[in-house]
Amino acid sequence: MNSNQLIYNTLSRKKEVFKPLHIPLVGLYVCGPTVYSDVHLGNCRTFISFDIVYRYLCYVGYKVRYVRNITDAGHLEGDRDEGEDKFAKKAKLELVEPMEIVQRYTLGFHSVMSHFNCMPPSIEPTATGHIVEQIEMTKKIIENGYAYEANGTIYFDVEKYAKEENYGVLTNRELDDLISNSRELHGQDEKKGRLDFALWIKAQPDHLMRWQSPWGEGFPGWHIECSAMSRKYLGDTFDIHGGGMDLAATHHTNEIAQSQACNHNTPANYWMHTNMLTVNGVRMSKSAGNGFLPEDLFTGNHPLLEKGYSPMTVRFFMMQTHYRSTLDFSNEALQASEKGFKRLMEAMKTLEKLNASEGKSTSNISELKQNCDAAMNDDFNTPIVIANLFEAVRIINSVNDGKEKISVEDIAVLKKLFNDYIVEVLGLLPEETSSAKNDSLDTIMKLIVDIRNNAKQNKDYTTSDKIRDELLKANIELKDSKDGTNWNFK
RNA sequence: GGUCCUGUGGCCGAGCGGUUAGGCAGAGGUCUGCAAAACCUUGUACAGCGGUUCAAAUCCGCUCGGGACCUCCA
Repeated sequence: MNSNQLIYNTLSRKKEVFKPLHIPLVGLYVCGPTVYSDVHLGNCRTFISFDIVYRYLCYVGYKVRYVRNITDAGHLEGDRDEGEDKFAKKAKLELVEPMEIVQRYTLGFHSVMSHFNCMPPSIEPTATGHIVEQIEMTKKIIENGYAYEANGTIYFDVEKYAKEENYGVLTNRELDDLISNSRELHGQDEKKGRLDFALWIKAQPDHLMRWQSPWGEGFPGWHIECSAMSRKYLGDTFDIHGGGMDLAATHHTNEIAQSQACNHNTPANYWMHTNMLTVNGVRMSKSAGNGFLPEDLFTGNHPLLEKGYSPMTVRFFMMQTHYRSTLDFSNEALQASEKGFKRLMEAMKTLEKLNASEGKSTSNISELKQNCDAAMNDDFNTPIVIANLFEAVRIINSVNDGKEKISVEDIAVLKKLFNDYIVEVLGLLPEETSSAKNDSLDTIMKLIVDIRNNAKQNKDYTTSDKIRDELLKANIELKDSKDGTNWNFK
């Protein structure tokens, strides 16, 4: 375990030394998806980013409890209290039960996460499974005087709270600015203040998802679930709370207010926010409609995509950018990553059969591992890690070409480096495009390669080239080397 | 309008006071029957204008671009 981990904290807007509350335990909460439609890539980027955080903290020896919720209740469609519940709306549209929608998209979400090789969180609580906790928290906030009831709906009193605490801590905003920038209250509005938000919402007669509460039948408000669930599983104050940047201004700001109002302490010490994903410079979002689905990306079945890219290529692509920078999707960039990733994985295979030489290595191998550690300690700088891995690739290939030397010990160091960083920390797996590669196919290919090599020896290049060209049409690539001919799927 | 982020070579993308980022593409070379792959060499980039400093892509100011949040979204 190291004590020089730096994490950029949105609260202070700078990198801070990470000091967990209860070493070696670490509590990590990440806002999960709302499961009323397919996850899109932006969501994936956030979850992949935190997958790295989780993996790395585990790698250095912390015992991490990673909680990521599933939002399957609440969330009004519009900003008006009489808006429809997202699940109910979609359900009516498709004539199915709300929980059927929830189930379908939860399964889809899990499937995508596993394609991207994201580790499942330690706990994945659902909002509907924690109605009691949300009601309890709401009650406590009312008791403490920071919320009021209006016609069966409970509102959080932001202006009262702001007199005692800094409501805009996360995004560094003044209350007056926030107020003047918010919408004016409508005449019939029940809210006292413009910034007040609902903790509990009274269900209209036709509302499908509803629960009994001290204030009548209703459903939880927009932000309370994360406060209630993080508190339940990680405690009143825990280490890291993460999510997409778009959540900071509203969702996380309100979470902090709720927790303060309930427990009188800040919920999390470190707030981490991942940046947005853009397509041709524009933010990919559900409402903008410019988001292709992970599935589209894998198949290439989308007007914006020239071809499909494998999940691991996409994961690698995302890691070449720091999580706090925006990441722009383009075919060019994706194709560059595809080639780079392939080269990295080829080197990993080469490493397995690399021959050690007498004496010392010609390159400094142990330095690479130190560089990778330092990069990850510096706010999870995966691009730097990858740059160092490519230095290792260069060395491996040079040794393989007989242009550099490597000791037995250093081969072991490199193998460990690759396993630790590529597989464990970055979560990159060799893609078995060659999963189709099986024994009988291997035998067939060996035969074909033998025939071609015979032809080559007889200088019958017409035949040998024909074999190579035709195989290439079938996406099988032959490469001649000193040690014989290798083949792989393109 | 308010709060904040950002502008790096053909493209993507690190760095954020002095030292080679890296990937992809390009050029030259080695290898090869030819390819492919691999390796070696190579490009002398930091929006513009000022300022601070022995030293600035990196700090400060201004100008001009981009973007996010302030409304559901990761």
